Amino acid sequence: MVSMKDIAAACGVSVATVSKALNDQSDVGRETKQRIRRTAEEMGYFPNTAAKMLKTNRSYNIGVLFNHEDYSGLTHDYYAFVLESLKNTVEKKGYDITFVNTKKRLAGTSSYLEHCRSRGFDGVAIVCSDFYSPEILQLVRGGLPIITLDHLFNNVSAVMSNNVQGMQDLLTYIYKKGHRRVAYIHGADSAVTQSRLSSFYRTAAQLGLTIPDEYIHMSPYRDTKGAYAETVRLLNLKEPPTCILYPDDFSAFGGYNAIQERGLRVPEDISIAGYDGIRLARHIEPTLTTLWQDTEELGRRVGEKLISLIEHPKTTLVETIVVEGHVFAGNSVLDLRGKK
Amino acid sequence: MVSMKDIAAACGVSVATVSKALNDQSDVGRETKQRIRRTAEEMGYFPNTAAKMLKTNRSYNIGVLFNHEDYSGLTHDYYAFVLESLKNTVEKKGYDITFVNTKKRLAGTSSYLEHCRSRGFDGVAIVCSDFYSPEILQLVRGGLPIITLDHLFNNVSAVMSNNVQGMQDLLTYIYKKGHRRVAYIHGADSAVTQSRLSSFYRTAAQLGLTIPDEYIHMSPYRDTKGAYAETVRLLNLKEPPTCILYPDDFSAFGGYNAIQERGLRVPEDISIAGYDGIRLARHIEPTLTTLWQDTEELGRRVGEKLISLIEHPKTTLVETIVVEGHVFAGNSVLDLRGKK
DNA sequence: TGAGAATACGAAAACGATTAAGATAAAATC
DNA sequence: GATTTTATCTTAATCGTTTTCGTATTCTCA
Repeated sequence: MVSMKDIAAACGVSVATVSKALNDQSDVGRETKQRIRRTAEEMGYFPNTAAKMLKTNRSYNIGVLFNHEDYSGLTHDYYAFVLESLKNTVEKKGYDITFVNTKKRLAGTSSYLEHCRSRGFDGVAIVCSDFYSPEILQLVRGGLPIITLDHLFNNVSAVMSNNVQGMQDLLTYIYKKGHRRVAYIHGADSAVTQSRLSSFYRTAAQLGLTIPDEYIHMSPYRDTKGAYAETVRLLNLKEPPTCILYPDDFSAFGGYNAIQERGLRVPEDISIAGYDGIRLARHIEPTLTTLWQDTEELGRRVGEKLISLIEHPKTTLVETIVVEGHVFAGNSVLDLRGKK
Repeated sequence: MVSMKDIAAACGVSVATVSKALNDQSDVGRETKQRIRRTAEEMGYFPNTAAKMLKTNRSYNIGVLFNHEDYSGLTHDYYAFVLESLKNTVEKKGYDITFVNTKKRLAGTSSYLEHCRSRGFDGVAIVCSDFYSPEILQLVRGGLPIITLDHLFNNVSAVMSNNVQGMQDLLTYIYKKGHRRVAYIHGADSAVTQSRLSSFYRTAAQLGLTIPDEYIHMSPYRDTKGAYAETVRLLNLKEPPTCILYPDDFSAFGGYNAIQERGLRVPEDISIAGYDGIRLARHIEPTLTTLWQDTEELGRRVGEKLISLIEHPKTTLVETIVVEGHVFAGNSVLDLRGKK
């Protein structure tokens, strides 16, 4: 590997001058600078990032925590799209992305925080993980520029999909279509679930809907079997709902199957709605009514904010960025108005 | 940041001894070693990866080339699942994964190869990219441990999904169900497409099927609109096929919509089949008959082989690893036998 | 007991860059 | 013409490790 030393020798100057020339510093002669740069080019020089990091404490590398033990990680449409957008955003600004290894500790380290500091990440995005683990808390408090997605820590910047508004919009949309008996199969407990669920209840109250307890049950995210079972249960009620909300689009398909197997049709006999807005939901008939989340903006804002925290730590304020989604009106929710 | 120097001072030994103690070398006394390690622990020491890299030329970091300009990258089920499996595999062995930035050059570098060498990646997996670009070729020839997915370079290890066998199995399965007029809407040109297409033709010939030219058309991968249009075209033929193969599962749903809008049913009126085996395809009725690709094994083999190339360069031979998929028999292909 | 081996540790160079401070010569100032 | 400025380049320290080689001490065994 050709180093600055080699270029210095070839050009008959010192290493310092080479460094300055390549970094376009002012105290190098115009002609010398050109000669050095040409030589560097000819000799196929490229910088040793490790050496540069060692001196400058900058890596232009961003750590991404993406723990998919419990969550589905990359194979989850929502997270994959957010990550894709995040990746594009930071790459355009000259940063690389490295996943924080969650399986095996980096030699000599004993936590995510140490891993990140050891690798010299300029900042860390916590995109998908168990936010309640003490190790994450330690990372968040570790002093590195940090940003989280869909979870709020005290004094840490976060990007949040507006689940409160989202659920409100979705339920209101369904209400306006004339539905009065709405069931909600919600996902497993998490900050996101809590937002949606409380928003569901609050919106229902505001709309004057009474939601019997048996209309609210839990089924894990993206679990078609669970959604299937819960749907069967709902259909067997004395007074079944006219519309069922699912934890996510994926689950909605599980419910859809249960409905079809009963010989019922969506939306003529019963309406359904998902959450997320995965691509396929728009491409399958009946297209699924769902709350589409703006994954492009979510990822972009995560990246932009994190880089801002890195590059302007003094002037960038800690804040929570809220990203709005919107109702995608498919044809899985029947318009009951005027049919009364 | 506490360094070895600090520990050395605290323990009254030299930096060299600290390094040896922490790396569990033999020429350090048992008691000294323990003392040093305890102190390191207490002081919250963790190694500086950059410094270590600089000395050892090892990063325990793997570059992944994932170019999604033209391809869909992370949002593509196939690649996302492969990457997820690759990530799990290498992480278990103590490696981190870094994406090779394809948007903006790392400072001072002028190609993927230079980027990878500058970052000190121990090896690079080319998972999703334009294999025909000269820059990729340069990377592949650059001397780093390299592995490719679904593309073959001379003298470079590769992991390939067996598209030839896959297409043969799929078509044979359909043939055995009694279908004799089979259309194939294939994806845009690539090594993968070529394998599948030639296998389709060869298998058809072996089975004695005659495939009229109008049964073979191109529609880009994962393009539901294109698949829709091609399906309409096929349905309008004087002699339409009894079964249509699509470039992938996603496209198949586009075709499905075209069929439904015509008032036809799948599979009663026309059969369809996809390729890939994405999750959702099993969860939507009619479940899609498709060739399921073993993304878990594909990713795992990519990771294992690359690490083997890194850790045992002398004894690891360059080879092409072929991973088999299998037909997932959904109910989108009608059994025509006995109906003649 | 004494020579050679084994054990435990240290000094110092090296990896490839950055950067503050100093040196030198040419140009500018009065 | 002496002095200050400016432009250009060098010296040398430093980042945090690893690793080679040297040395002093202890051990082993004839």
